Amino acid sequence: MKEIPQISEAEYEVMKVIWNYEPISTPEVVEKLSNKSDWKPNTIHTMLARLVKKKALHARKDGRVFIYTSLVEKHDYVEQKSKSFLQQFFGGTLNSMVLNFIENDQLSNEEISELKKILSMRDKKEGEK
Amino acid sequence: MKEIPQISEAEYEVMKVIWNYEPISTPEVVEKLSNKSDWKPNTIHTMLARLVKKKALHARKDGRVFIYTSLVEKHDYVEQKSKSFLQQFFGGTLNSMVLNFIENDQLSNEEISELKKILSMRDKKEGEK
DNA sequence: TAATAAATACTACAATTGTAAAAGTAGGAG
DNA sequence: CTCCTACTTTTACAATTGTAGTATTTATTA
Repeated sequence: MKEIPQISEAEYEVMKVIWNYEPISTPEVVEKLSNKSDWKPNTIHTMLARLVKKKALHARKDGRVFIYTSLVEKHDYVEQKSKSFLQQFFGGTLNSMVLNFIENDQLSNEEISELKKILSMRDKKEGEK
Repeated sequence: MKEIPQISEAEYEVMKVIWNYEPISTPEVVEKLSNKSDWKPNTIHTMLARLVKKKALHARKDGRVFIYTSLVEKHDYVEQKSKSFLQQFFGGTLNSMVLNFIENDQLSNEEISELKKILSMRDKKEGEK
């Protein structure tokens, strides 16, 4: 299995932009993030440099700018983080988390029925195989 | 709403012991954790001191030792962490997370039916009101 | 070609975290 | 009453993170 580098919360914000627009140049990343956050351009450069160093991103020089592409897949990263989160707080299973939410009334009736729908969709998909 | 201090991963391991056995003395905490982890006693002392400083724990002196009790409830802490986790990775909703798990086949059939059971339990509880 | 503007590269710095060693202190054993 | 031992308190230190400032290089324009 591939080694996924650890990505901090702020770095993750940068990764989201990359995942959405890759291949994307430094100035473009800065622009996208300047809307969403109040980071200074230099801060964003630091993030990019760290992500490259961590091998989360690949940078190739195109003229004067860098073009970034991701080296870790969002899906894989989210999966890994989900696992460790569930491990830390819910004994490792999603079901415990859902149960906890239900027990603490953190889900509306709408969300519950949506959840049921989601689960039955899976049934259908399963049936198609 | 109460302010919940931030608790690091290692500190959280200590908190779990406190939540399970409080009120509990330093030597007892050290003993419980020495089984589960390979931390040196000093490391555990540091954690305890930091947690007291952060107001996650209360320490009262009893003779020569400290007795700890928690100042944050496990439930509240887990809820807060769950929210920020879902926020960061799933747009803030548990349903997106479940959907993601389903889509990526990260749930067994058993887990799915268990989940359904969990959801219908909630229905019953709702009906009882 | 020289100045400018834009991008990159280098440096900084405090807070938090993981991990603990070292030093101080007080209560119980002898 | 003194010494040892168990606890507590103080100190340490590198890695990571958030947040940038400063310096340098390079492409473009005048």
